[in-house]
Amino acid sequence: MIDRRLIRDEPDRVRAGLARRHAAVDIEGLIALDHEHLKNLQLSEKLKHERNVASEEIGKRKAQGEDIAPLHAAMKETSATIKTLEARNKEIEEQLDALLLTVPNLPHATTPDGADSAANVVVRSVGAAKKPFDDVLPHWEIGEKLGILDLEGGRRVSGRGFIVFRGDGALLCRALIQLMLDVHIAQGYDEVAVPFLVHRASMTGTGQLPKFEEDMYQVPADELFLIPTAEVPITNLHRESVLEKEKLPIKYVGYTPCFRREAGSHGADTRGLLRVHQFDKVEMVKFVHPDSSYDELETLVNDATAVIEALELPYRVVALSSGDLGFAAAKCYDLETYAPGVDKWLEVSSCSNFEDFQARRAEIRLKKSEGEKHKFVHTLNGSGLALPRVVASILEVHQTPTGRVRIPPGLRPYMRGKEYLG
RNA sequence: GGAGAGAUGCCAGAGUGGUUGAAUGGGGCGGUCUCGAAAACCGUUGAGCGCGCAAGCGUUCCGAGGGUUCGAAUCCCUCUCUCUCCGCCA
Repeated sequence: MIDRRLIRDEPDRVRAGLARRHAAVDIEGLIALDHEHLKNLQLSEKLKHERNVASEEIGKRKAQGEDIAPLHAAMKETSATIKTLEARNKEIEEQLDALLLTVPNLPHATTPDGADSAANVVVRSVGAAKKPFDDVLPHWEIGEKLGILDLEGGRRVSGRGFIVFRGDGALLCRALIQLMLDVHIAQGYDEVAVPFLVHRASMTGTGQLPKFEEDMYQVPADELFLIPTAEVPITNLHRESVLEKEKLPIKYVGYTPCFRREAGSHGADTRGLLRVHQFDKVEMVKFVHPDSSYDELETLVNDATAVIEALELPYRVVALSSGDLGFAAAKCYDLETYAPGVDKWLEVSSCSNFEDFQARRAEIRLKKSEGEKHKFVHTLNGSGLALPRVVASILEVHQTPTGRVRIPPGLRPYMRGKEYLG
């Protein structure tokens, strides 16, 4: 949520930021509502003051046995006026909140300008996007050939977009999770194991709701949502609380499955592992002081790429343009690994600085000392990493002409020392 | 699913219509004492919003939302959450 004060005090900045995002938001309506609300508030506070003074007077006179009827009558009227004003302001607040929750974050100054992903900027590339040999099979073919990937099984059990790993494939997933957790724990993150179902307040806190309800799997009987990312439960760990700045940065890493309906993306990447409804992911979440959040974003990216490097995959770091930015992010880097079988860069991680956007929604405050103006911590998160696309990259990058897949040495300790899959 | 209890400041815990933003204790912070520390003693210590350059002033907040009243932490209604016991269950 962006700051209501910012809309009031610097409307031009808000307009410019939203324009950069190409977001259609009724900012003028917001300003008008805020204005009316403020006017009513000031009037009702003035009346309340009168009432408080009179009430105290009534108390005193009553104690002395004086006649208080005239004052009673006057105050009755005042109270009625206050009630009317407050009722109207409550209406306004509801509208204001509903509107405000649908306003995306403003892009940071360093976020490149652009309407969509075409304007994204590759800031760093490591390793070459080339085929290890001619006729590299796409991951689904080599995976099924090796008996480690069972797409038909996933369809039979749950339908399109669900996958089954077998044997070394299942082991590979487990190994990747372990490797990622170990790497990030060594980088100073505290491991957490969190719920996979969360309530509406948590979903609203991180920004998935109210705008993206149709993207979520729901459990209506209990009003719970399956998490689309561990970002939701981990960030909400500190919902409605005050963090002391001496304790920052707080760094968490956690493994969870992620559930996404992918409504609206039917037809895209339908084959193999590139877009599925349920996948495993290791996620890093940081709560940091506002002064250092952009430095923390850079180290977050490095923490994530350390895993890619351990897996010996070519990758690039892409700064998302203002139009491609996620709803809650002010700045975001995508990490993409190359997959020669499908000849694509696969988004395996998204590292974002949300500044105080999530913290304001989730009320994750910063305990401030005298004279400090920051009220909220900054939150960041980054995948480290999302599994299926990493598996796809591994199956294609480390494929050999003889139809085998080499296990990168960094992963072997987690796979009983094996050198090849299958 | 059934029965009961509870929700007050950083924590514990008083408070049942009129200077109660809230007793008391603990904790934190500052000080006295001390070579230093502990103990003891003294002082201090919530947040949101509005107005203001500031000092400050006003207003709201005792789980949430409504109601009664000139006036509510205190009375009434609804909801949520937590805990305990029983049942069921991995």
